[in-house]
Amino acid sequence: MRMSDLVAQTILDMLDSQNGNAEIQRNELATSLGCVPSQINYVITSRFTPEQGYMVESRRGGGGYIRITRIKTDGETLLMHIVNSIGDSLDKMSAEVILKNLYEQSAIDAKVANVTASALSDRALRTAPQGIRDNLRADIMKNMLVAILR
Amino acid sequence: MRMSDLVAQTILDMLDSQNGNAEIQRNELATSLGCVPSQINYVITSRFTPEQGYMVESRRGGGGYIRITRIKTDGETLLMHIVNSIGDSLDKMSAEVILKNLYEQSAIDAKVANVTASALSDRALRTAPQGIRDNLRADIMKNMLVAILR
DNA sequence: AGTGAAAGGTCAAAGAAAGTCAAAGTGATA
DNA sequence: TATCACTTTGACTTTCTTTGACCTTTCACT
Repeated sequence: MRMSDLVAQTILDMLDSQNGNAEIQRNELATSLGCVPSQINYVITSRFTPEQGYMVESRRGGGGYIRITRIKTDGETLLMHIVNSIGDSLDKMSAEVILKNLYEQSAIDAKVANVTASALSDRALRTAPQGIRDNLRADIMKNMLVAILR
Repeated sequence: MRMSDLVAQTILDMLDSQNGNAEIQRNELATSLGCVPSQINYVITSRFTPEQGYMVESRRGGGGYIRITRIKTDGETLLMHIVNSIGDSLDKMSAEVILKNLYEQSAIDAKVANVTASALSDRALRTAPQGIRDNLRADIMKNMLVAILR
């Protein structure tokens, strides 16, 4: 078994036994599994993405941690479906259409729709170079949608 | 639990039970929690700043004290105040502290707090060059908070 | 006023995590 | 067998916390 699979499996086991919530210490886990710490990051970024229904939060420094949360998705949620359809770039118009749709289908309420839209506006992203704005929008949108589901 | 979180929680509990007003003795609190006195200062300067809606007064010498007061205003005023206090850069921790605060003071609900936090996470902003992330965070945060107000 | 004890304040160094990135390795497959 | 995607590794960076030595202010008492 590949090391990356072992790491992923370990995290999945934790998620299963802890109701979809796993909090790990990077160095400790790496040591206990016998890999380098950055391997953990690799596994997380490649296998615990929003597309796959996970939220990841972390903190550095003393008492730091990495927390992975599995989004409760009862089968094929509309929201997850959308997260998966986004890809790595999302222009403003499409973002707005998606939000409007979600709102019309009562998947999100007006306030959340508004707040989300404002995070994706050009004004909010004005410091980002033009070239990456749509990529940013895609990432932000995916992360927010997953957080809404949580 | 981190010592700094324990200190912060202790102060928050006092604030809650004493109508937004906590008066502590630095050495006594440090001793009772088992930390060094300057830890108290660290916690106060990192989590109970004016931007976050707290006033801190203190006095040295015999009978000295540190008094922390939660500035009470209605949600709108608080929000506007915070929007205005955010400059053109905002690090992740400050963003989180601000959101936690707004939530604790019922200016925003849990879902909005979560969604906003996820829009400001490093993962959501990973495509942005390091150098501008905090600027982006400031812009996004301001736009979202204003949208909440609307 | 002068003095010493009793607070609290400051700051920088050390410690404790996690994050990044690019180079090197592996393996399936065209 | 050349290539391409996925993995592994480790040196270096960034962020947050803890600690302690030293500083300043205030008070009570001569």
